[in-house]
Amino acid sequence: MSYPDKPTLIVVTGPTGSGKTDLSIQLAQILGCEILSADSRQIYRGLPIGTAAPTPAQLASVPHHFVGTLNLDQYYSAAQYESDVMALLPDLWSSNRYAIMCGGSMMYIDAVCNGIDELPTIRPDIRAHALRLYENGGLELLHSTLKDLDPKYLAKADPSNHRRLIHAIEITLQAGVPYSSLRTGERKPRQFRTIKLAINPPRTTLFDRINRRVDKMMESGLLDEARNVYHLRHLNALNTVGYKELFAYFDGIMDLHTAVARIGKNTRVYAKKQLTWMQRDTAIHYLPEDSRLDTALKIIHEESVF
RNA sequence: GGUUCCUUGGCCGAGUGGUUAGGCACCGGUCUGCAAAACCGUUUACAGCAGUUCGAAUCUGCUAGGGACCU
Repeated sequence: MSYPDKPTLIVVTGPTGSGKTDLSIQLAQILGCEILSADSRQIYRGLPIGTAAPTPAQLASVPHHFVGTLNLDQYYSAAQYESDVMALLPDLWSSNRYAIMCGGSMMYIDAVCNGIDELPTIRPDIRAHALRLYENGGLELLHSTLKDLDPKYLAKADPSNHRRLIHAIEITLQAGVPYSSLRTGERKPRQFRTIKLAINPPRTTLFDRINRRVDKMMESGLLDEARNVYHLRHLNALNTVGYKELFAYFDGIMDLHTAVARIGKNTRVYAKKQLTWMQRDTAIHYLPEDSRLDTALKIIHEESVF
């Protein structure tokens, strides 16, 4: 039995600065399909330069989704992304068997490809309470709190990662049952085919590109872009490479030269983290540097047969 | 020419006789709800040579490089 028209999600990923955007647009034009951005920061409005979002010309050349659609103060998450994408895909597939998901937010991609457990939305007061535990009692208090609320999670949690410990506490308080009992880790069945492609340039090439891209961003007006959102700097959406460093400059903590160098450094660190995440995914096809597009098309055709 | 100070790992930086300083980077890793977040692991030293000492990054001498002051 074959499904020649089985809906197919083509994932184009890779570390920041690897050229995902260009490749996905080329593919979309050839396949006549649309692009879903999988980028936790490009999805916000007002950050086009620092997040290297697709340019207006690129956006005009192929319909994009999830680029610049959120206000900076809007809460968003991988789970929300999953449900938004799942709601949109049938639409896209009604006119084309393909859709391209392009981005480097690996958890967002996994949430769509594998599914993510349903968790309750946290009430603000509960969130504030959990945060206060950490502020007042540090990791120790988080540990002792979790020992009562969810010892099972505590046993396998990263004991130094306050973010995740706080999260376990707030989920447990909100849900009334231990966080660990809600984490099934099960893959949700998907009715579509997934083809994962990744760009992985040699490390030195990538780091070079990143360094140059930072300079280009500065020439393109990143400083003004950052200044425009400076008043919102406390928002998580702005706990972002390219902005937090310039905020430090605005605050007089470091000079501009240092801030720009820091952006490059942090971008390289981010790229490495993405690579580490990618490495775990055995379903990814890596595209050779000299024939990205051709190889991508070849893989898409081969994988689309069954 | 004279006096004097300095020289620690890729970078910053503590340590003045006997424990791993530490930070950042690099390299590696974690990851089911803020993920461009948060967190973890590992590696690289004491400018060179000769001495003193049971033992020297730490004391002495010489050499090299750098700074300050004096003539």
